[in-house]
Amino acid sequence: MKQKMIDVSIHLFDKKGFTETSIQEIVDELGVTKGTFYYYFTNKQELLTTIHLNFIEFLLKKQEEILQDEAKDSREKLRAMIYMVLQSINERKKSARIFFREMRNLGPKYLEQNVEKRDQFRKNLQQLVEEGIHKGEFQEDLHADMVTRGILGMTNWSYYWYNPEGDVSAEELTDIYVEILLNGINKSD
Amino acid sequence: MKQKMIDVSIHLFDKKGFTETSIQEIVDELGVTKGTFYYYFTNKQELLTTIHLNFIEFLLKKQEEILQDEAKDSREKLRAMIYMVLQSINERKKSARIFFREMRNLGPKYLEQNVEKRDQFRKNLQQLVEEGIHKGEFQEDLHADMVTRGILGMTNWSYYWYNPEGDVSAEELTDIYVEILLNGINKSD
Amino acid sequence: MKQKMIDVSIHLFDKKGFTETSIQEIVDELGVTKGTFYYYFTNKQELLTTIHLNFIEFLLKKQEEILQDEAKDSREKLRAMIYMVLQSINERKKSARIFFREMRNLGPKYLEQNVEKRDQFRKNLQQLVEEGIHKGEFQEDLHADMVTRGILGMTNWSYYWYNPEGDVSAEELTDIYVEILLNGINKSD
Amino acid sequence: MKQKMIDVSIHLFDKKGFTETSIQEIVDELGVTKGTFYYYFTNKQELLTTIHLNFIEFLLKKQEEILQDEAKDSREKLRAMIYMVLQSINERKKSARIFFREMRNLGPKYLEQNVEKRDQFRKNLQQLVEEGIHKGEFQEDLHADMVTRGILGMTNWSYYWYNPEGDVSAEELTDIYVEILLNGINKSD
DNA sequence: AATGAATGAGCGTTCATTCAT
DNA sequence: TATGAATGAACGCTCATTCAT
Repeated sequence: MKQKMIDVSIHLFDKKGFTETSIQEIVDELGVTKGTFYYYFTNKQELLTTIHLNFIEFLLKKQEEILQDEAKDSREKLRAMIYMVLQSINERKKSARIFFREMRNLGPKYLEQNVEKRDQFRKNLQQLVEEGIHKGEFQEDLHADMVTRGILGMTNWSYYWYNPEGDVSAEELTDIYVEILLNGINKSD
Repeated sequence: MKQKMIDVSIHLFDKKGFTETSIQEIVDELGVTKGTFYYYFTNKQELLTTIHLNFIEFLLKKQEEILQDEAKDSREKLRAMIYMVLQSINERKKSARIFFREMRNLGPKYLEQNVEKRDQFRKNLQQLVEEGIHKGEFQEDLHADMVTRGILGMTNWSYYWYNPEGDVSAEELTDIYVEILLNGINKSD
Repeated sequence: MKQKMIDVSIHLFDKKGFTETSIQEIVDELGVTKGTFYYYFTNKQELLTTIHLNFIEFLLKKQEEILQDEAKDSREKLRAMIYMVLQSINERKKSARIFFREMRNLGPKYLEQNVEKRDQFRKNLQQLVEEGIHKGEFQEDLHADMVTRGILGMTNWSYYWYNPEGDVSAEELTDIYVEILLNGINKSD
Repeated sequence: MKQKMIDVSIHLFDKKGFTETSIQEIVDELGVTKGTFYYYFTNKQELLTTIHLNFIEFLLKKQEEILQDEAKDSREKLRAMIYMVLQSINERKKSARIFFREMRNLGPKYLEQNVEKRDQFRKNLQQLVEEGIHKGEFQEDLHADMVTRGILGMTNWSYYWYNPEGDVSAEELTDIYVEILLNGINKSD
């Protein structure tokens, strides 16, 4: 029942927003009463926190796997990571949208925990960029921090518009983004 | 008074969120009563819509100016546009954040109007990319739509994190992003 | 409307208890809605506080009048004060009962304010007892503090049981209590 | 387990009030679940009733012992009774406070039973007063009912303020109250 | 141009109680 | 003996909105 509640909440929070979704609506969807909700969660924020943590921890785990793959060089790791983010945002689209939109409603205590993990994710990517620079795979004079922000902007923003049922698959989008990031769009003269 | 109301609303909607800000709080800030609010706006959504339209129309106007500058080639126009977006998001940070976050609360009628202008903005950028391709400034085989999405992701995402008081100025960030977009981060062999 | 709300609340809080009385019940009695209640009071506790302060301030004012009456000696002042308390508890029986019973529900901030005034009332009485001792009207070796507590116990307790429609009027009860306090019930040998 | 429940309830009802204490809090304190509570009590009111009856029956038993002590005259019995009440209120302070404060929440059925015993206690004291009058120990013209009320006010009120850790022991307070009641505070001329 | 009083619907939350196991 | 899941009714409170003045 707890998992069911999480599932329908993800659906509703995505569709209507956290504040705009009432607990009544959540329990109605499951044919139970509000009391039942409070048997499983201490309050509405705890539910949101659960959704947030599930998502960021999933991302961090996937990221870890890529970083520890010794068979890949930095470029391949970057590609893998971009693909992973696009893929994850897409597979768990609703969670992703909640993750990016509903941070304010977490409440100070949970927020801190959450921000820490977000930062961890970004810093892991940044470290990969720096590694690539050191190893001579990427240009030397890059501003690793800003490059990382740029990459994350590109990929994260996909939560806003990307529809994998459209013309472009996640793989193709990965190719396009990786190509831009590595080689740019300039016509070399 | 109407403008004052818009101004404090921008401040509050940014700080607390649209739904989380009550009309009481808005009018308290101005030392008037709720009735006064309803003298100037038919409802809360109309106020939000006003804020949204102000922002997107400002962006569209700026964009227009760049597009019509015949002295610039496509690369220069792209640079100008990236700079303009970063700059605008930064100068009107609060409006920008409301613009990106509080779309859901516009209500179907206003939403449509708004989406149209957003799309217009994106399509204008896409047209610029396509122009660059045709003119041989950008590579031929680019997926203009996805490239545009990538550029917007990079730039728009800055509303999420960018702090111009930090190490990197808007000009520098523009340089970094333009460099990535045009030439990539790859170390050319 | 605010005064009306206070009035029916006094009635209901006395009859059912503070916690046991809902705001719905209060407003139903007046044919208005809950919103109206919150137009006049910031919360339920504020209403209770108002009732408490009204009562204790009324008592303090009456007490002051007696203390400043220079025509009376200590015995007469004591009699006057006992009569005043019995009279007040009786006239404002409902407020009195709320005052004695519903202290716990005041909330820390309001409680402090309230306790201060209660203490003031008691200390004023104690001072009268001490004065009587100094002036040779009361016995020398009295424990003024405990005597004061005893007097207040006698009189305040009347909120618990006294019914002026019964055999004994407030004046008669005053006589009885004063007689006990001054001369005791002992049969002098 | 049942007795444990009564004990923690006395503690909590005293600290927070009957209505303000939830059954959840009671069972949490014991590490059991709410179901367990309902195995031992049919409802919350029954628990309160148990506490009330325990206390008043304890008082009645003590009172009985005093009344049947043929070695004491009326004055001595009165002293013994005052001491017993002060002592009992003090030793069982929490129960006493619940007893005096939480009568309203007993529910009509239990209330009646309770009031009967309270009345019995008062009438027993009144009878003692009357006896003292008949035997010539107390003055003839006393209003026995009101005198009894006064005595009970003095002693019962101690639940409200008396702290035996302070300057005055229960024995001393008894002496003070008995002295007032028997001989008054007047300076005999 | 602005106020002040009031509404009405809804919300998050609490809690005594039930009952199958 | 005790648990764990669930109910259902109520509660304090908020808030966008209305409207006579």
